[in-house]
Amino acid sequence: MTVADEATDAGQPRRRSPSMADVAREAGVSGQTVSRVSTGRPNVDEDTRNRVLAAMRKLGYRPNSAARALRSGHFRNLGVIMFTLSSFGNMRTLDSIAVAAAAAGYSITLIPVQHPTQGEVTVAFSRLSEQAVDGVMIIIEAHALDEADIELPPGLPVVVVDSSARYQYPVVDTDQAEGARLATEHLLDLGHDTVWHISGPVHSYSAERRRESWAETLTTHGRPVPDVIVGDWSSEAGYRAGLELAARPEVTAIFAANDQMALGVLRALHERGRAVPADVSVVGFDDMDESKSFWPPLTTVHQSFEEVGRHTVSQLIEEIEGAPPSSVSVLVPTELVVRASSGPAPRHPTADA
Amino acid sequence: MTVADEATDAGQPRRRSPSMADVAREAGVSGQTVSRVSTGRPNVDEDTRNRVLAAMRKLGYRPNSAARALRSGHFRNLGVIMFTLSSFGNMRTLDSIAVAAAAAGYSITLIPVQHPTQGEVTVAFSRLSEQAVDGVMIIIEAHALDEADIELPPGLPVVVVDSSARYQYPVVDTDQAEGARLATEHLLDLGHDTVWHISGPVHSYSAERRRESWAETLTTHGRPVPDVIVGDWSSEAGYRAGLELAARPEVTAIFAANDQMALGVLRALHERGRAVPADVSVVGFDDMDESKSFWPPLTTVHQSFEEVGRHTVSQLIEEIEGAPPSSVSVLVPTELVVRASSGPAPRHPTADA
DNA sequence: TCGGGCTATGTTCACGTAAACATCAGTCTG
DNA sequence: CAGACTGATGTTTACGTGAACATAGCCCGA
Repeated sequence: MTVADEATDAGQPRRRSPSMADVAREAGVSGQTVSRVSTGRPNVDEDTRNRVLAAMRKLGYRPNSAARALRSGHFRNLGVIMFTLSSFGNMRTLDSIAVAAAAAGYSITLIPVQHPTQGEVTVAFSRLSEQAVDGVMIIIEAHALDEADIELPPGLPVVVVDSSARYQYPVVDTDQAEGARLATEHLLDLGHDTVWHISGPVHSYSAERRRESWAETLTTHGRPVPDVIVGDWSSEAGYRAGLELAARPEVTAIFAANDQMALGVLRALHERGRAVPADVSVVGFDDMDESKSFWPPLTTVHQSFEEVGRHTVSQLIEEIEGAPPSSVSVLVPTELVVRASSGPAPRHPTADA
Repeated sequence: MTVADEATDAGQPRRRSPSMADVAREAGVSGQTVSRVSTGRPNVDEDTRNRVLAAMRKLGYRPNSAARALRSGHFRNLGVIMFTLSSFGNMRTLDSIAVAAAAAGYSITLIPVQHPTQGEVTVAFSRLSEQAVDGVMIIIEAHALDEADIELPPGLPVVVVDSSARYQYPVVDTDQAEGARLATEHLLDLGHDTVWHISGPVHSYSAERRRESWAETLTTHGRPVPDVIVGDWSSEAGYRAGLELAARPEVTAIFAANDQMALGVLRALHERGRAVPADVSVVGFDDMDESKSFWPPLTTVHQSFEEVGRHTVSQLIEEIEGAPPSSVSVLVPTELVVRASSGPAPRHPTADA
């Protein structure tokens, strides 16, 4: 009844999927003409093209991508090496990468690395060697890998996302420093004497840059730089840090290096009965969807993962399709989103009245 | 200085990456022997194997996956068609799929579909046709697609995740009904007269099953079934629903269909001054990492995305590697995680004293 | 009217791999 | 000690495609 049935009524059950030759026979043309139609090349008569298309539909022809790749030397496929897919930012970035790649006619192959140890990374890269990719994006935050000899197959275009600029490859990243400065200055503008910081893990380059920029901003404004509390991006770590800070009455402003830790801080402050923002102001970083529904809604630094993904893909494809390997790095701007978790500094701590 | 340099000192700059033939020449064996070493086949002398391996290293040989796929007919690559990558559950599932696939020696190709409209889906599937995949996983929640003629290339193994069982393919899913029952009964056990429900969007099959199971549980226990408030999984929707419910004093127990909506509910209850859990108990679904840091920490239904991903991959690979296409569906159990957002029903609403 | 150039189409071939088959030297068994 | 078997290796070939080249019909201007 279906078209497929008609195709198989020839007798012998055809197991293999139809090839160009089958279509050519069906349409009464040469294989080359089928190829031309299939790849959308010009110089094919309108009639012939239609006849070929009809034959393709009838036989259910679909081009064999392996043969095509073997012949043409490229796969229209991009690899993504990523650590901890389960992080909010990485996922959003991956999403926009996938969409941008699809729009450009490329597909995405995921190469997960569970632990950013040298061994695992090497394995991932060697697996990559057998992968059918035209280029690779590396989403990596551990700068422990800087010193490691990340040895990618020579000639394979690479773009690094959100990481150290110390690589030999082009880098696309959010402007971490700007974001941290915006957050810190926002709190200073509200009259707080200084700002406490809960940072991401030590091995994270993003965390490092947010921390440095926070400290620098305080120094620029002539404020004391409190000791950093080091977290690991998780809300649990934020909670622990929050408990610590809640116990100290001089703390009136906290800048958490991401929203999840900010969430933990909020919980700790609630538990200890310190009002937000009346007693303590909290600012996060990321602007994840949920932040606006935190209690109270979180003031945070919005970063556009979409734009990072878009830039990454376009940069990579540009390089793949012949542009000279530009070492230009893209820095995506951030934006402060003020909500209810930050407010004027309380009167008392100034304590000079 | 490096090995690569030695390989190119022959004179002519070799642009193409080395093939089996190059390795064979270097090692003084036939191409077939190189192939045997490369694919780990037996019947190769230890000496010969080492010689070939050395030649491979020296030349920097890496097998051409396109040629390999063309010859062998399979790609060791699985496609994942997914809608809204940006959803918490989908991402976690994808993560575990990627890890499980990597462990089995398969890679993952992402085929994103931005909007689950028929048109977009058709496009995704036709793009898939040109994709080099041995099988496909579909992570889909819109059962609007049930009626649509999802026409996948015939003979391509498929496993559907987290969706309607009305498909002709094997399905792996969380036991949504059990989870909703656990949540509802937990609240009833705490003495609440009934449980209000904020569901996911109407087109979502998961949402539908949670809603049905919630209603059924209430009925089984002889409780009235309140009107459902329909959300869209977002914390914003939860907030709006929460405002609505906070205004009604008879509401003492709320079961939100996911944690994000539960977060919005908590915010609304805080804003309206209804204490959690003293006045109102809230239970979510998903057990995302942040739930434990909500204020108060959220009682929720834990679902194991990891296990869903693992089962999906193993089921698919089984089918690819020759097992008869089993229509067996896997149902992954859930678990109630009791935290601080649920507690005994307040005295007054019983109002019969 | 003729040839140059253009368009539509066909023919040949190579891409790199692995399956199928062929060969050859040992090794074991009766 | 012959014949059968085993293990190591080589030879041939086809997988499906698209580039390069070849051919043939046609239009146009001199």
